[in-house]
Amino acid sequence: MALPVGSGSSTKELILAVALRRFGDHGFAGTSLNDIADEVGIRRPSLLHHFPSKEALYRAVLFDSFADWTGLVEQAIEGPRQGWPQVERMLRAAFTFFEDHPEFVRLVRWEALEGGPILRDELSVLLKPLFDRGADFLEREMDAGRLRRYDARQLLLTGYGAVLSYLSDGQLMTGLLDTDPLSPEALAIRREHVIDVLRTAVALDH
Amino acid sequence: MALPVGSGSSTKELILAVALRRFGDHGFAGTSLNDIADEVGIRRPSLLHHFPSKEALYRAVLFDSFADWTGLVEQAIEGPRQGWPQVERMLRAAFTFFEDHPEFVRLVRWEALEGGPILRDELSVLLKPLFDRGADFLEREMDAGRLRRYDARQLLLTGYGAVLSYLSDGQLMTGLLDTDPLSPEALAIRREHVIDVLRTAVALDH
DNA sequence: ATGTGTCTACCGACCGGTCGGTAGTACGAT
DNA sequence: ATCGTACTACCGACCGGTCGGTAGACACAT
Repeated sequence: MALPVGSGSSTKELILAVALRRFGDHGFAGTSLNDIADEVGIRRPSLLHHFPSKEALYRAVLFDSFADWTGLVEQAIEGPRQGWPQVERMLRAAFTFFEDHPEFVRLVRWEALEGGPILRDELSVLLKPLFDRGADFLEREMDAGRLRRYDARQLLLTGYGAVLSYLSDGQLMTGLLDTDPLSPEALAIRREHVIDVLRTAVALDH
Repeated sequence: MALPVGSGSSTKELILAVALRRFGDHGFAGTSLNDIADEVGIRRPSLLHHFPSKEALYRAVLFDSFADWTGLVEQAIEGPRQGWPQVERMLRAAFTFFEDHPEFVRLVRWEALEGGPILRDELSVLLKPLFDRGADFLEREMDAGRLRRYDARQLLLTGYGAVLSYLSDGQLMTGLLDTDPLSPEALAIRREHVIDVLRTAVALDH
């Protein structure tokens, strides 16, 4: 075949890509299968041939996205462990991922708001080890006197919450800030600001 | 005329109270007029007698909530202006309001996610003066050498984003933390943590 | 006091439209 | 011939909103 097998252009993968964006933009309830099917270029029953139901499609989108996310964080966790530089490396990797995948951030926000049982009961199980590992690392660094002492879990939530908010509330910020809050430049400024604040807050020698 | 005007239990006010909670729980699209009407104890047409449309009801809910919010912030802004204590006073007032009105926080989150034109085009106009005033105050304090220098607007977004996230993503956090993240105790811990981090980050003498 | 008109608050019934999902069919490639 | 993929046609449920109508409170002229 002339078509590259791993091209990612199969109908199923196209559906997943379109669904990710639509679910991210309008949430589960706000996205209709017709919307997705139309954009893919097929009819709704054809879409339901690839995924048995709307919820099955949604779950596939959610789990795929989380696999990408946890994979990247796992990778960033590797390497020599060392005080603030290690923290900053993890933060920067996570933030960059968020910036590259804003539809993922919005998807998580929708899920959190709807109180979706999928994320709460299943995905949080996948997320918890990462969360605990991050908290354990921070606690060890604090014990070793390399970081100012805080509640490690609270500190993790603070950092991620700050950037997640910015990315999911971007359209709202447009009215408050003068520049486009979702432009690459604005996102970089945002990322560096949060890192700067956190660095200052956890530093012991300034 | 014969109706007890200030009774607070009129049907219209009851509708607004129920609608605030339903819209906060399930968003605009996820809330049906039947849901609201049933809980109020009337039929949908009767509800539409008090508000001409679903959107009109939603706007009323949104504007009422924002009036409460801006009123409280305006009030907290008053008083002698003085470095960090003044900042903390504003933060504490805002956070306490959020804790007392979690449905308001969730309403704003929904609106931000849906990219609602109401909040973006109209409410942000009401919000911007407060936002600018807060940023101006922070900048003056930084100029006077009473606070560490940051981008004032970014700093404002960071603080509010941290608490807003926590309150709107509470159900998600249940799987990550061991305790109920929305209990009064957990919220107080959260509030004090954010204030603590911000205080440390902006302090110049530690 | 009695009828008359007007107002508010509410109701059941119904409308056009959209939703997710199903059944049966057509068609090209293997 | 079979299988995978797509289609048209259809279903019941639900949506926001409109319609005509009813019950009761009130003001007022007689």
